[in-house]
Amino acid sequence: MASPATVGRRSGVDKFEERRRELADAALLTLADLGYARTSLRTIADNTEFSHGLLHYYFADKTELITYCVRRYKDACMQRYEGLVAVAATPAELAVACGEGLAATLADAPLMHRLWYDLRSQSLYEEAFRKDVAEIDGGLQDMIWRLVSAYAELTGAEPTTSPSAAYALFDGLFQQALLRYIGGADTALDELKDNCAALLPRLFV
Amino acid sequence: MASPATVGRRSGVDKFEERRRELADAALLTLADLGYARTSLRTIADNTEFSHGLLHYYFADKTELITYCVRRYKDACMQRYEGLVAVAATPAELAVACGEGLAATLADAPLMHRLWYDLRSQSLYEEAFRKDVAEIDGGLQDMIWRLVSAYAELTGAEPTTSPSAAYALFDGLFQQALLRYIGGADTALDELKDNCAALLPRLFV
DNA sequence: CCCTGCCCTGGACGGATGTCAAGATTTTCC
DNA sequence: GGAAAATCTTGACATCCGTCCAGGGCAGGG
Repeated sequence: MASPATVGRRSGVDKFEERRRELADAALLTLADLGYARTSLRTIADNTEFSHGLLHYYFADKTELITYCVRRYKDACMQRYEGLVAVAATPAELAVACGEGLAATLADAPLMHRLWYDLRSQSLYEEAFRKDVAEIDGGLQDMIWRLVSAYAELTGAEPTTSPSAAYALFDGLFQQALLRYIGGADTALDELKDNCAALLPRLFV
Repeated sequence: MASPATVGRRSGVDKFEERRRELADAALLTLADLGYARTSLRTIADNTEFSHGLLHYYFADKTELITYCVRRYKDACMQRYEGLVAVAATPAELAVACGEGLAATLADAPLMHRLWYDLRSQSLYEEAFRKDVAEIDGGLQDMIWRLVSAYAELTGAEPTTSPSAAYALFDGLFQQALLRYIGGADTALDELKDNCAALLPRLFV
């Protein structure tokens, strides 16, 4: 008999998927708290009202659970960033709004971003994560590129950078800010704002 | 009786330290192979000619071993980067040399750099690692800033970026290149070269 | 009413892990 | 050469891990 987690559901697919999401959300909270290396299935279950055995009813193994979590994180991530490019009248306004948006994103959920960088590192060791991580990275790159494109439209100039390079630069700033923010440096957010606002025009020289 | 690993050695301090370094180097190889989350003390010992018990003779616990490894990694790291700013006659030459230097560093030991980003992520969860990681980060920042300063000297212009922001930008490029390089993208190195060469002048506008 | 799926619990398993201690082996020193 | 100290091995410990499984409620339909 195949495990229920591996076979397609005949009926009540929605209920099944719903509980998977519920469990994955709890898993994400635990992961964000402890990090990938310190999170066990039992600890995850302790953060729910269910027992640890249930996790194997909804997920074939630990890898499938984590992978599902990563995908779920991605959905939430993309949704949040969708409205990041606020309406801005001038290039300078957009540059400031960009820095403030990223800083707000960081301050809003630093532990989730910490988890993201953890999982992205893990994907370099665990091949199973690589595909989903690459997808998220691609989505973030698109998000940044929409920002750059909006800036280009306001200035009338063409960006002199590839989308991937632009993303890498912003990501570098963001990750450093996260490192300092979690380390307790209270100037991290302001520095991130300034650095982002300063970076945007540089992509056009 | 206190554990030998916790008390100062009366004699043969050099021998003691020498073996610590030897064990730490073996541990670094294992860590680079498997990543922090999958590396156990027994696995480390298996990569040496010694038994697993010996690790607790030279290190109080796992955290002290990893911390020592991080410090040791730092030393090797700094030493390698010392000569990165090669002699260059023109700004353009330096920009190209910068990209080639970083690309060569990546290609030379990709697994070590993967480990670095893994450990830096872990430091966000394990407070014990934070100090050493911050020190390494500072050293890398200095290395990048020496590069920027050399470029400034050649052009006669003043950089318009803080040292930390410059480091964050280069680090973003480097990390993305590593991600792609390990993912199997054979264009990663060339893109890194180009992106670095393009970034350097941008720090002066 | 019982029967058949579905949902969930709780315990058990084999194995791995960090840590420790007791003893064997080697080195050092008088 | 022999005592003492340093070094190293071996085995054990408690604990935790992922996984699996036997079974208990609990629904709905015959």
